[in-house]
Amino acid sequence: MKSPSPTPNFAPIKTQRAFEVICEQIRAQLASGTLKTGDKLPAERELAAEFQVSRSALREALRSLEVAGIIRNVKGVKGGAFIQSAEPDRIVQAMQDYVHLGNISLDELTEARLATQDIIVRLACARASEADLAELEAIAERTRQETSVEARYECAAAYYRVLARATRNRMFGIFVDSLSAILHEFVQGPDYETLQETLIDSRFKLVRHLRARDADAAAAEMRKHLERVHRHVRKNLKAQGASTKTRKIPT
Amino acid sequence: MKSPSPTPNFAPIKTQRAFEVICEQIRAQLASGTLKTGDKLPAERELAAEFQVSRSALREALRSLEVAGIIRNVKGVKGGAFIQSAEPDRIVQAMQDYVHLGNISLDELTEARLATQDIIVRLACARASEADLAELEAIAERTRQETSVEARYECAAAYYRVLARATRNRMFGIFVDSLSAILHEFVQGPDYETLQETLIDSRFKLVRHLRARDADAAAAEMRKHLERVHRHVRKNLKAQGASTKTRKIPT
DNA sequence: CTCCTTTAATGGTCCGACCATTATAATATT
DNA sequence: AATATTATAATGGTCGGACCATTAAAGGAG
Repeated sequence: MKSPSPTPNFAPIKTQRAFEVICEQIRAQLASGTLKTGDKLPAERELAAEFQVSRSALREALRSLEVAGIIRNVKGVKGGAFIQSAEPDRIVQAMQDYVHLGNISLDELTEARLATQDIIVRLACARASEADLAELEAIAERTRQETSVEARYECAAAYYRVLARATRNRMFGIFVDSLSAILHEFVQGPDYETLQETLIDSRFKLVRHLRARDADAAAAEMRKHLERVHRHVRKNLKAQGASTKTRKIPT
Repeated sequence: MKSPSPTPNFAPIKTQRAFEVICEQIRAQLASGTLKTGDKLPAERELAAEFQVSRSALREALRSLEVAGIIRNVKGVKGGAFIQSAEPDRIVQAMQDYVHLGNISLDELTEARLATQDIIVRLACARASEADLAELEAIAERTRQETSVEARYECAAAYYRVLARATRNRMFGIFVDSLSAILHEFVQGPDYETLQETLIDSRFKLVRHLRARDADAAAAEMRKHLERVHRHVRKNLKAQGASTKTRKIPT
């Protein structure tokens, strides 16, 4: 055995690649406020010269920033890379990737959803405006008229997004979007049609509780709803067994 | 005025770029289970030939997947693109970017943190093993011995990560990591040293409540802690005023 | 003045080359 | 024979130049 290294606490040598350095510099300018939403970066060929790297390396950096949702690339003259305004889509995507790669179980998802929705309902109960409530009702009404499963899902997503917005806290919107996007891949199944009617009823009930500012009743209604969905998904997962689509989330 | 378009519900024309198509195909194979953690993609030159695109386009796709945390690129012979195991880092990064770009206020952050930590404490109170509690104590103890601000922050992050892990729900770990990473940029300030002692005491108290399985007391202790930090950050933000660093988060 | 054409800037893609790193095979050394 | 050294080849990282598609603005025709 060799002698152990005397001081094992060296700084980790990290071969920084060109695109990483570029990304860091741009991110730093973003965090410091030098760059802000709406700003336009120089053209690729120009930026490459400025950073003294090839256009390929610069493009990989820009591509990274784009998929991170930080910039938006637009073609044509007067095109270029524009600093994006904040969109939570990337967070949702990242969470979806994490679940696809990882080991989050359906039970964990549901528990997290129960917890966050409980908070959301209670906050919304305290803060929702009459306009919010009316919008919720309108969406629930529209859900009844939609026929396709996909359209109904869109309505459901809109409903919960408005509900989250009523908390006046954008963080909850992100949580909700992430969790429901992940669960969306699993809500289809044989009895989904019949379940839908129950779900829509539940949404009307929830609005009534919110309007009465009865937080406990609203939270209870939400809880019943989520547990219904959970049972539905769980049943379908068991029924379909080893389908490639469902194996991804262990129950 | 021209006649309005008769059917405004056309499908949005979206010029799909090569790298996007590649990303989608690989993500699809991931979701369907064809690709899974540890798998190795063919070499770049080979993959490019298979997709019938240039190496540059393929590399932009791989770069996107890498920054999304889906693959890891390793150099040298026997190198290549390996499907990564799930790491929540990317979600944290995405949330950080969102805050930097966006309009999340400190109050919103704190509220979300209060809500999630309340859940976490209560779940941990019910589920934490003696090993978890001992680890929490050990970390709190170690924090006292550390001197640098950065090392103490690392301890604090470790403490809350272990606490989240004690819920046996990985989702909460993600939430906590994201929120605390964002807040970390703002915890420095003149009185941080003196505050630290109080914070460490609070962590010991919290463990005692958890060991006694007193969820309400534990949640209350956590709440006091978070409010302390919130007041501290808020005060420093006001004191420093229009610093470029602090202007990013409206209070 | 309006409409059409041309033009130039810009991102998207492709190609071919070379460099740096790395695991393996071949060779030299003891 | 065992070990250390060196050569080799595969692979990702970078480079530079070229061409295409798109787009806004300038220029020209009526």
